[in-house]
Amino acid sequence: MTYDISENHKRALYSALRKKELRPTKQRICVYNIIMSKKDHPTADDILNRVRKNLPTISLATVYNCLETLVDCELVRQVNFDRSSTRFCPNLTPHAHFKCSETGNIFDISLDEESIRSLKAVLPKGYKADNFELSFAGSKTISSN
Amino acid sequence: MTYDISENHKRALYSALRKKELRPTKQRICVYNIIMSKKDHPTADDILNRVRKNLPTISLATVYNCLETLVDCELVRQVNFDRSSTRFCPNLTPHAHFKCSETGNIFDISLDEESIRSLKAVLPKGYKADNFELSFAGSKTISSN
DNA sequence: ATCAATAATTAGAATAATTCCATTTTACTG
DNA sequence: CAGTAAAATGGAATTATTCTAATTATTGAT
Ligand SMILES: [Mn+2]
Ligand SMILES: [Mn+2]
Ligand SMILES: [Zn+2]
Ligand SMILES: [Zn+2]
Repeated sequence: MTYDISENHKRALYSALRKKELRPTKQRICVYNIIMSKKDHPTADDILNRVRKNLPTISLATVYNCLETLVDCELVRQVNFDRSSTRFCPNLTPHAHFKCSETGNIFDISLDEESIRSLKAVLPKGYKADNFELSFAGSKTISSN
Repeated sequence: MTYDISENHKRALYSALRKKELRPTKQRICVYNIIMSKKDHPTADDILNRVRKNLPTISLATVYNCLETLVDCELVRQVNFDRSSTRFCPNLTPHAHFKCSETGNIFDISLDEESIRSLKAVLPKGYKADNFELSFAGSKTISSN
């Protein structure tokens, strides 16, 4: 029983856009598909280059616009490491990030329920967090994907 | 029994600089004192304005240079929230940050040994972290400092 | 299918934080 | 007090991102 995962993505995109009365333009669709089709953490510029394979005339401003829309619709996450350019992440589950100082590669670190609970438990009374970011920097010895 | 805390700071600064064969210039001393004397999270520009009360002719480039030196010497910490300008933190103990979405204020969240241990435990085998950053964004109901 | 209204895209200018560069000043050593 | 190396300085350059004004696309209604 095989099913088209990108059909699901398409549905998610259209319904999220419709909820905010935003239009499913070919630029938004393409930017979203590009992000979902490779599970890494591209910058706006990376995304521009990938999208241009399909839409050769798309502008950088549009890529930024699309990304802002997708983040607002909670279809992709935004990740920042220090002052380097913003990266975008297709993984919507709560997770941490690990940046390898040697290669610059960014890895998702999955968090189980228990970890998430203990993370949130560090907040004293009176602090209500809408979101958190946990990131590590270091070196990765065992190589994978 | 009262003692001059800034005497301790002075010693820390001089010894850290000497260790790297760097000179204790009046600019470095002043930037360091400014950061230590108010336990908040100023930007380079905030620091420029504060330091200019004492050194009216210091340049922004020098403030950036001093801050880089102080961070390298591990005398102050650097904190980034999204894409906004880098902030500097006098608190060297491992701690998290909370940014109030309403006021923009940044608060230190202290972490006990147990929390630090469970934070680091989220890393799978093969990942060696040199440092971590944990930050929350949200609203703070009870006001303090 | 056509139209008008509105939203989105586009190219390029503007902005903001930070870094770079060439020159001048300062700190340390003998 | 030199002489030398390091640091400070002002301004230009860089980089990521946002803004702007003009063009084009999408939508919903005829
Ligand atoms: Mn990789
Ligand atoms: Mn405050
Ligand atoms: Zn991720
Ligand atoms: Zn802090």
